Amino acid sequence: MKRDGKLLIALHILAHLAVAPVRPLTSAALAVCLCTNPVVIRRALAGLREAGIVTSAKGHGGGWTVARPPATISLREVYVALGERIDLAPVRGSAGSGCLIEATVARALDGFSAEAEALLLRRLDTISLADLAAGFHQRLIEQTGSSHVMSAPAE
Amino acid sequence: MKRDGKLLIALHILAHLAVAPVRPLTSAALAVCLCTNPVVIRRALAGLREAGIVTSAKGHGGGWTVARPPATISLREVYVALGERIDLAPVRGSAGSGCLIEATVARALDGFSAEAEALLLRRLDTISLADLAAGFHQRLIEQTGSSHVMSAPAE
DNA sequence: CTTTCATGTAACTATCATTGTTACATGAAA
DNA sequence: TTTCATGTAACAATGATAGTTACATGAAAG
Repeated sequence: MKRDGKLLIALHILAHLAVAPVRPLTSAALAVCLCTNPVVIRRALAGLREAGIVTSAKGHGGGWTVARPPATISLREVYVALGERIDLAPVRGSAGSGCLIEATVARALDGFSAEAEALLLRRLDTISLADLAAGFHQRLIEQTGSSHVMSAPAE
Repeated sequence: MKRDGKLLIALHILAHLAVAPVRPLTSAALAVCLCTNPVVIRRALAGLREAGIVTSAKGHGGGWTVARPPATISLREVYVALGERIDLAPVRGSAGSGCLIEATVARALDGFSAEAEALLLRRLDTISLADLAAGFHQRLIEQTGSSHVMSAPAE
């Protein structure tokens, strides 16, 4: 089961950086880990660098490092930095159909999307990059009282 | 702002069907409403027909009708019938990278996705097609105590 | 029974986003 | 000065979705 998604890729890289030795990891080395291309790594990390989550250095001994202690970086921060969204009714063009029914449905779906995303953000906020690198099961059990994240929370 | 998404399209169609007169609506007529093609309409409704949400009839006077009273059809049912998913770490191939870190991250993201989707399903369950067709603001106010669905719920 | 209407479906094209690749410029350390 | 590694642009490859055309199927109207 090969997997995808910007967030998965970014967190995968960050987890490698978090457990890495002092030396920075190069895009080429990370590309091997992720079975992909160095340019893909750089593209994935560009936004995270602007957000102050990772730093990069050129030349000999250069590469990528986490900009702060992994315990101070939440998954929420990464999610936001990537610009990910839950959106059940995404905007597609600037045309505007003008249909009132469509607008009504879209507004409702936007609301539900926002609610679902708010919950997601709260969950992501409880997990740090350090938790992720450590396996983070303890943290999950603390938070939800269950090792199964699948269980629906009491809202 | 032209909008997209299977769920939006399906609900838009269903709302038109819910407010339609007794006569079935043809794919061609619906295509005009949605600024699209009759075949797109048929494709969008095929899954809903199998799920028993709409029925179709051929020939003269044929077209699409809701299979049950709109008040008995929840948005959740539509969402499920369409096979929509919130998935932060979708499966892409059968290769399997074998990286333990990736698997750990993916499992966590799956859990969060499932939680967010569970919340979404609970919300969709409270809205019926009839609510949608009527404007459904009253129903929303009843449920959440606010006319702004954007507000984060007390979990 | 033939015509007309409308769905059902396959096949193909177009469009768009993502990914992979190549190439080259920039900057830092050896 | 050479080598390493990022930064970025440009382009091809891939995959998903949407749009289109064409034709078969079935039902009602005449």
